[in-house]
Amino acid sequence: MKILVVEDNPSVSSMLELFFSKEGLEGEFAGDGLEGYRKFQEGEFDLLILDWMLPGMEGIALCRKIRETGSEVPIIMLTAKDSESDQVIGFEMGADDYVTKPFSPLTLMARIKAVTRRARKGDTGEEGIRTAHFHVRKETREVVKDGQAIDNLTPKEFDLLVFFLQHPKQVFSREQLLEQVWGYQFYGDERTVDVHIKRLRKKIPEGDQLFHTVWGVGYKFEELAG
Amino acid sequence: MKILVVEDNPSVSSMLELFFSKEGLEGEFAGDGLEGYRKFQEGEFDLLILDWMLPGMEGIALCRKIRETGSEVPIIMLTAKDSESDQVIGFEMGADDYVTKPFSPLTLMARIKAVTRRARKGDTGEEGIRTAHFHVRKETREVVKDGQAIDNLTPKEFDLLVFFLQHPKQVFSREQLLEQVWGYQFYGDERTVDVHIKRLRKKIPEGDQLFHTVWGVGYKFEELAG
DNA sequence: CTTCCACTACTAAGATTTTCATATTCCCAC
DNA sequence: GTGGGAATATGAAAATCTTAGTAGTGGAAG
Repeated sequence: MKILVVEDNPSVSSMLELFFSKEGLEGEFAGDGLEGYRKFQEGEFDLLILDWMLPGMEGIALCRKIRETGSEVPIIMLTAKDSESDQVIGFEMGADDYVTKPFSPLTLMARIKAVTRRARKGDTGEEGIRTAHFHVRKETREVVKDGQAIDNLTPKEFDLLVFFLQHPKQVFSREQLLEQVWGYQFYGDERTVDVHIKRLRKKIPEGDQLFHTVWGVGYKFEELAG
Repeated sequence: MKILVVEDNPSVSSMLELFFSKEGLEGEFAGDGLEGYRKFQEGEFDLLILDWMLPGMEGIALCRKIRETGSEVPIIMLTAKDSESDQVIGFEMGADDYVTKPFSPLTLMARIKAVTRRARKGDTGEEGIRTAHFHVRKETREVVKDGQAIDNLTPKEFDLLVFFLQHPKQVFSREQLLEQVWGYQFYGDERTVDVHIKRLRKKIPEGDQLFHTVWGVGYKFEELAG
């Protein structure tokens, strides 16, 4: 599970970092709102943890901004305040839950589980990813292209495809793809990406016309109208 | 839907009142345990929300008392505590779910939906679970597949089967299954799931075609037409 | 005491991912 | 155009990871 933490207090961040590694969670950290927003746009996260007060952009504003993009990613706010009026504001801005500082790792873990479980269950009524040609349900890991099921994708292939479907027309370097799809702790050969792209091109009908090589840069996914 | 809230903190009550009216739910409020019990006896509710600690009668005692009347109304406990031992006590007293304060309306709504959905299934579930091939009565723990009784399932096997029957086609990781079927507080070996899957595959005719391994992810249950 | 069940440990088999060597394509300067 | 250099495509072996299956332990129930 990939978590983005936007928090300017380094001691809180490092504590979370330690905690995540113990729990087997993958954490990405940003020190201010602008950086946080940028990282949010670039990566795909299962959960956001935002500090209420941040330099650059208030956490609460960042939260609203993220919701305005249509994202339904679970958001937990960290706050020193405990007044209910603040919480109401927070909820209206789209936060899913609150943790007041100082907090214990166990408390946070319980919230993380609660919030992500709700998201997983699809209580938000998520139907899956739909594009011109594709229909993907993450929960069942089903891929359908033009009415035809593609059921022989391996885990990495599936993840890579989903990432591209969710970021169409955008060019990604191999490094970025390794970061986003493989995870931050990948230190292998960048050619690995090439191989997976090749497999997707082969396994998906007309794959050559979907996965475009951007010479000298990386790859992009684009469905052509024709 | 009619909900009885027993909560002594007025600000929480008023927030819930506001929330209910927005969601189109009907709320009845009691400020202490005795009043709560009286209202419970007088009215007919689809759901009870009880604060853990109450003047007059502890929420936990109220919960037990209500269960002693034979009522199976869904109960959600509100608690500031977050320790697992408390939750265990709560579940033993008959609570259906927990929400720790402070909580978000969204979280609460998710729980309300989950709990009442469960209750509905249980209430109308005189017939049990029916699928293309299965017919399961939870109360008697009977399993019939294609007219043939399967009566040698162990408790865990039965639970696991029921869970899958209720979540067809969905892929679950071992971690998720342990959480959902075994319970929140399981920290054992994930391979345990494999063994139970294997047993179900063996004990249930054509089990191999029902329990699908999703490589690198987990398992899913799917009844295939072909 | 015996039986049954849940869980763990271990091994072999199998699938996937990565690496690597080689072929091919592409860009750019000439 | 053409050739050189760099980047990408491809195929296949190697390394890694995942699962199935079996057997056995311990504890609970009868």
